[in-house]
Amino acid sequence: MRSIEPSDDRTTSARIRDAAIRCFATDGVAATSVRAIAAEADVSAGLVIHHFGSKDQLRVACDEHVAALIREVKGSAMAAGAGLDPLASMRSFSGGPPLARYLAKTLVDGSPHVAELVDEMVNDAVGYIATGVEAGLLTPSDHPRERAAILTLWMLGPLVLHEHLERLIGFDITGDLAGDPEGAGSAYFGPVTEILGGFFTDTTKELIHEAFPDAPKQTTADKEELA
Amino acid sequence: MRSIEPSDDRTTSARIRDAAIRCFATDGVAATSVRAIAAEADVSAGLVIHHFGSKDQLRVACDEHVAALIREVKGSAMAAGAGLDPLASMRSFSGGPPLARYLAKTLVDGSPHVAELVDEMVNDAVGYIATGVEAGLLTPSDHPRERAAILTLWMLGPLVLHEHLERLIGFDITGDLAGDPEGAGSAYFGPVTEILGGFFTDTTKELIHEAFPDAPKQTTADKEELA
DNA sequence: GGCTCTATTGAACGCATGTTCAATATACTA
DNA sequence: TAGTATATTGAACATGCGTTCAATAGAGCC
Repeated sequence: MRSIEPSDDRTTSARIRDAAIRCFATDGVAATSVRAIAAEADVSAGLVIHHFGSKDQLRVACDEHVAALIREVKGSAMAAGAGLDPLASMRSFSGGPPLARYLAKTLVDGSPHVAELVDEMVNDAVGYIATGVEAGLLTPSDHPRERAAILTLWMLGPLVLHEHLERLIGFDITGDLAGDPEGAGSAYFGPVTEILGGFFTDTTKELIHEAFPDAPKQTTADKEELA
Repeated sequence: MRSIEPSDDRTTSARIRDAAIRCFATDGVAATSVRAIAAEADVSAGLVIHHFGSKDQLRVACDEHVAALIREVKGSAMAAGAGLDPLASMRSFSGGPPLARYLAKTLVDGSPHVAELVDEMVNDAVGYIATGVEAGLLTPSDHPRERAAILTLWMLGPLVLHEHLERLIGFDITGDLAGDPEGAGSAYFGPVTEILGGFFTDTTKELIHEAFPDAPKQTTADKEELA
């Protein structure tokens, strides 16, 4: 069950934890048995419990480890100016743990560690977007936090729904971008960029403004004085 | 376990199916036991199997019923011109089955019926958006199908991640909009509208166009001649 | 009333699960 | 080298699961 491992210098509990992360990322937490994790790590089921106490505690350890890894890659990605795609840095790179797939499976079953991670992503997005607005690259908003939250969920949603995304436009958002067939990635990022450039026309925005006069008007004509 | 039911004229298998839909919508399919469904329907576990053969077949029956209901409400919503928010018509209305929550739980576990439903939503979106583009309300696109797919997933993503959405901006996207506390709904729909109005400024779009010269330019200045 | 078919129950079965535990091997310590 | 602590195993346990099945109740038909 294990992949080839020439001179694995990880400690046994680290190997078990990594095996669990792989299993959870593939099948989900609930559908993964302790015995399956044990088999993936080439140990007995009892040893898994011996090291982590229970499946629940092992899951917590996995959550924390994945969160730590993501914070790590996020740090270097921010330094490199990755910015608006929080997934960019955590896509499966060969050899490393499948961070994106793990997130895809665990975003929906209410782990507090994952929730914390999402909150951090939103905070990061708020900062990034504020910078972009000041630089005149992004439109300003009256509800920056809410807008950042929605944009973050719009990046995470297709990750959770990656099966549908792949069926619909043939792009595997969880995978390595290097191994991406020609054009599949741009079939996703292209339209995303297009939509973020503007989906409603000014006509529509005028109509919306008339329908909801309390909301501040924001057509392209107003952008400069608003910014 | 059952809610009050003055003169329930549904057939027994319909009651079981509705109970199952409620359980699946609340706890997810895997975490719901046949015995729990039986208790919710006030029957024995054996009877559930007697009527549906197996839990799997019951799940299929639920998928099909929910899909049929959604197609039904979608039809009337389209007549009323609901348009771009495919969730609008399927939010929990008091008494009816929790369609939105059911979808939220089942969108992630690969049911072919749900996949079919998503495909239909994308098709509907393609049509709607094309109409909007012709009317000058929406910007044109070189990849209308992909754009429609992404927009659909952007509407469904927050549904699947409704727990995070609620924690982040205090809006329950699965619930009845009538019972919505003041402003929570607009904390979601407001920024969504804002983003769809345009997140990148023209400066950014110019920069993107310079970076990817093969992609057609599309700033506000070009909209009219493009349309 | 008797007959037949369906509806319904509750107990039982087999199985997979998470966990426990005694037994054994291994590694460190003095 | 003896002793202790840790690592590891495999069998066992209790529980909950989906499902089966014989038994009973009830409804419709002749």
